[in-house]
Amino acid sequence: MTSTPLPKEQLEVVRKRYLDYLKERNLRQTPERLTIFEEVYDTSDHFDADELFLRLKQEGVPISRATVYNTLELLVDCNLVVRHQFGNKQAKYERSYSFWQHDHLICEECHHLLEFCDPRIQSIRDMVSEIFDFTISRHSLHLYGRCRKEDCERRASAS
Amino acid sequence: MTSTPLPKEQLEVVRKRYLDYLKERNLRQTPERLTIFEEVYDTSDHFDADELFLRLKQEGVPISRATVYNTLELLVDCNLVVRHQFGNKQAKYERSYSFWQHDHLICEECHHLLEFCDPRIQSIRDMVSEIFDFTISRHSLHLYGRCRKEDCERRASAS
DNA sequence: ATAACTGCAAAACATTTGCATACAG
DNA sequence: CTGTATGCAAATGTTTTGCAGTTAT
Repeated sequence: MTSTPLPKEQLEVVRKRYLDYLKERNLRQTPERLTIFEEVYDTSDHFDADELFLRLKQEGVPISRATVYNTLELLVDCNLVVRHQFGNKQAKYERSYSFWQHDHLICEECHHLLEFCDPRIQSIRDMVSEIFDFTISRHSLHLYGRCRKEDCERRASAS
Repeated sequence: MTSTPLPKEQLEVVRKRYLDYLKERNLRQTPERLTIFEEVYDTSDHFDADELFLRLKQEGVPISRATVYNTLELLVDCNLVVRHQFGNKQAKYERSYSFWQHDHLICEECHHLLEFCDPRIQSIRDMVSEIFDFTISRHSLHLYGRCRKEDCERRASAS
């Protein structure tokens, strides 16, 4: 979930998994790939490719947009990042290691993202898997709605 | 669901709803808007804006892409069409009147779309709605996976 | 050494927009 | 008539690609 930074020990495990993945596939361990990994795993929220690119640029790490896109795909491939498509065409990313499975509730007014877990989704996956004879590898469940709280703090600033 | 054409009586009801919607809002009843409506409601599958544009063009009805996009938005506004975003950036549309609520299973190999219904999704909506104090207006549940059937007829032709 | 990676700028792609023209009401 | 819709082409925003130069191994 939109959580705190990963504990050091876990971060090390993830980093190792990443490096192993690179080695296994004979992919190079470039400074750009390392920097992007660290930046992503230092981010506990959802972000898009350009945000990440700009953040790096601002920190004085001039990595090209193309490399950001490439590396994000790499991270998605090795299951350390998930890519979300929330209604709009711009993809959002989120680090995914050691997160419990969660789904998203999106406010249609301010586009705020909330997260929730529900075990019933697993039963649905199981049932559909059996009915259609499919191996389900992932899912996305997005609920869209509006906050009923009178004083929703985001209402003012929202688009 | 990916079904047969709408029965004539239902199609008439929907058409009336569309025309009423246009009238209510002082929107013009242009030939383009009518043609697109008929074409969409003659389609029982998922389609994208460009497919629709090309199909019309091929039928000798030269409607501009801009008008196709505009009219689809109109149809989404009056709840006669739903827009889906299946992982990729290109939106898919589907006529929605009188369909029972359904969700989608997407084959990661051939991108074939399958549909299913499950009442548990409604319970999830209700629960999340209560927990977060939100009014949920819609949802999308996409399961992604691979067909286990040895002889999946699409495997050969798939991309 | 050499194959893989990066950066850049151009291309691609779906969608939106601005504006002159056409036409529904 | 009048303002709204259309068509076109240009603009947009995001992502991908081609290629020359760079670098990890």
